[in-house]
Parts: sequence; structure tokens; C-alpha cells
Amino acid sequence: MVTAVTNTEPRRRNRRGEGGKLRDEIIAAALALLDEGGDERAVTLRSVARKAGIAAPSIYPHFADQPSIMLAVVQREMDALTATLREADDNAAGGARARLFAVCNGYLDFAQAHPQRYRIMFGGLWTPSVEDTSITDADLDSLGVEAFTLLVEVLGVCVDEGIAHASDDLYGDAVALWLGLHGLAHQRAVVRKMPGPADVGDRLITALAHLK
Amino acid sequence: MVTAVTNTEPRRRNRRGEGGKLRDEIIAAALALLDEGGDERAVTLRSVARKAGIAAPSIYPHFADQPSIMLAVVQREMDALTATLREADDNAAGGARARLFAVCNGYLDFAQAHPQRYRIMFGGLWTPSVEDTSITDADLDSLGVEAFTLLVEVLGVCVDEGIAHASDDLYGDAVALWLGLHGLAHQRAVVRKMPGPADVGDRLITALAHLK
DNA sequence: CTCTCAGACTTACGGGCGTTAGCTTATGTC
DNA sequence: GACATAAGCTAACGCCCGTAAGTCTGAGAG
Repeated sequence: MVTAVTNTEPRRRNRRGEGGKLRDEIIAAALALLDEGGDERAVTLRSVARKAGIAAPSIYPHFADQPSIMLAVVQREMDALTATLREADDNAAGGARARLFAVCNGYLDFAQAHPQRYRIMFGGLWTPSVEDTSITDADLDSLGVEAFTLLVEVLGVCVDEGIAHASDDLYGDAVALWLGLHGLAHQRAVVRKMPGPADVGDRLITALAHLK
Repeated sequence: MVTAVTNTEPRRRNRRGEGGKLRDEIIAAALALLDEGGDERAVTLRSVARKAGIAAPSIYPHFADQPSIMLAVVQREMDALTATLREADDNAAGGARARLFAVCNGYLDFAQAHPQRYRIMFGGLWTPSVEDTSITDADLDSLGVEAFTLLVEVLGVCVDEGIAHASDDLYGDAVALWLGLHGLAHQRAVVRKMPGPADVGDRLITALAHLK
């Protein structure tokens, strides 16, 4: 793994009112570091600055500390995940069952395509030790709600159309379904090669959505 | 969180053939650091040495590098988990269904009781970046097999007794069941407060084991 | 053309880390 | 009691980290 930067040009300074642009570049740099295959520890304040082609202290006007960068990355990726799932949902043809599988498989594919991102989104090291940082509990609680809401909705459609067995607690069923997806997604994002049959994803979905 | 060591006595040196004792003390120190609530990063070579009351280089005769300590900790905890599950299984009265719930709930309880341990056992940061360390793939592959085998066995008994719907792939079903358990266990080990209904665990078990 | 200040940069401090090389000391043997 | 050696220590190297203090500079207003 080469960490060389090779910035030929020293990076043009932003225009006067566009200082905020750097914020996005910092997030992009952190994402790039993650995708390069290292673990979360590779994303330090200094390494991000190197990747972005700026000096380390130049980050401070935009982020209070390193966990804040992580939070911003996660927020951006959560939005990206939500968008991906919505698109998968919209493109699904063939009724509620197809929609459910499209959304769930979209989730699993996301985790497999971007394991490092998935790891920091759900279960990153920065979450538990948030004390004495600038991150609030509200920041964390609001993290995946949009994507989860979509799952609840699609599962609800399955119940309404009689494809899935009804239950007195749709929300709870959706939580259980997500937990199953998360178990598989996380495991795929952590180990090199996941043991078990290839259709484990479909089995999880079928069983946890109570499909008929 | 105070990291002070306050070693009043400078620790008595081990007897002549008992140098190996220190190995266990090192593992115990690493475990203690984990349980103190910090994340995995708190377990450094030097911090472990401090906790064990020895000098940092004294670790080298026992472990090649820091990941090796982690591996030893995980191996010990995997054995502890297996023992816990076996005990839960043995103490379960009331047939196959009770045995299955005892084992599964034992698993979930373990994760909730020792979140930091669970995190490094399944999905610790040290696993993906194992290159250029002294850890082999075989070390990692052999990690949870005993506990998983127990799960397969108990699930098989459920099928044999007609409590669970039969399938052509018992192993695959057990993988799916474990993935569901893992999703819940991991989430509980990562976030402070898990949303969703209290009986989510039972729902997962019932659905994924295909209980009648 | 000049001046201002947003948007950066340079330098530096203190601290933790992993690891190497060489030294000390207690323990059990003879 | 002397001595060999296992068990563990001290000192030191180089690296990377987060962060504070002060400095430069170029875009745009007048």
C-alpha cells in the first residue's frame, strides 16, 4: 500500500466565499483513505490532510476533531445508501415481493461493494467512545432512519398485499429483518471469505419477512 | 477514565520454569483493558505491559507482535463462549426447543455482558489487516468452529424431533440463524441502547430456525 | 492601485507507539 | 557459597499523532 500523495500542483486555494468547499474535499479524502483498504485507523487527521493536499491544521476551521470527520463521512454515506435503496426500489418491477428483495439485496450489495464504509457506518470504533468529543447522541440516533423507514414501508406493502404473513408489530418485524441483513452484511464486510451457502441472503429475507 | 496503574508492589518475578505464566497474565491484562470500557485501540503493547506490571519489551518472548496478543485473547474468549453455550445447553430442561433457545440466548447474553470482547471476536479491526503480521489465515478460520458446531447440533435435534421444519441444508440454515443472532448481538455490542421490541431475539430465533 | 481579511500555511511542542540492544537480578543447582 | 541462566528491566531510536501559535498571500472591495 503506497501512501504517496504526488501532488504536482500545490492545490489552488478556494475563492473568497467558497471556503466551505474544502469541507467536502476533506470528507472525500477520508472516504478515499477508507476505500484504499486500510482500516479505520488509517483515517487520521494528518493522513486526511495529506490526502486532501492541505496542511493538517487547515482542517480545524471545518471540523472540531477527528470523530467529526468520521461522523460527516458516515452521514454522507448513509444518504448515499438511502438513495441507492430508493433507486433499487423504484426500478423493481414485479410487485411487492420484488421490491422487498430489491431493497434488501441493494443493502447487502452496498456492504459488499464498500466493506470499509459499511464497517464505520454500523459499528465503527468511533461510536462507542464519543465522550469528550464534539459529537452528540442526537447525531448518532438520527443516522440510519431514512433507509430504515424505507424498509418498513416496503415490508408493509408486502403485508398489505398478502405476500407476507401479517403481524401485530410491523416495526418490530422490520427491525428483526434489518438485524438479519446486518448480520450478513457485517460479516461480509469483516471477513475475507464468508462461509455458508450462496443464497443465505435470500433465506434470511424469506424467513424474517415471513414470506409465504 | 483513569489509566493509572498504582502498582504498589513491583510484581514478583516468576519462578524458574514458570516463565510461561506471564503469557496468561498478559492475556488477562489485555482483557482487563478491554473490559474497562475503552475500545480496541486502548489495547496497545505498552498499555498491556503497564496493566500487567511489566516492561513493554518483556512481552516479546511471549508474543511476536500486538495482533498476536489479540488473537490469543480472542481464542481464549471463543473457548469461554463455547463453554458457556455448552453449559446452557446441558442445563436446559424441556426438550429440543428449550435447548435451542438456551444456546441462542446464551450467545446473545454473552455479547451483551461483554460488548468489547464480542466486538473483537467478530469484526475486530485487527482481522482485516493481518498482512505482515505473524497471524495466519488458518488461525482465523478455526476461530468459532466449536461454538458453531454446537449450534448446528442443537438445530439438528430440533429438526429430528419435528419441532423445526426440515430443510435440505441444515448447515446453511444454521449459518442463517447464526447471522441473525450475530446481527443483534453485534448491534447490542456497538450502540448504547438498541431500538426495537424487547423480544427481537426470540423473533429472530423462531423465524430463522423455522420453528413450528 | 491599494488595502483587507478569508483561507490557507509553517513551525513547533509534547506524547504515545512499536521495537532493538544490552544489562540486571533472582533462582535453583552443584 | 559460587555460578549459570531464566526472567525481566532500562535506555534509546525513529515514527506518527493531535494541536497551538503565529505567518503568509491572493481575491475582491474601494
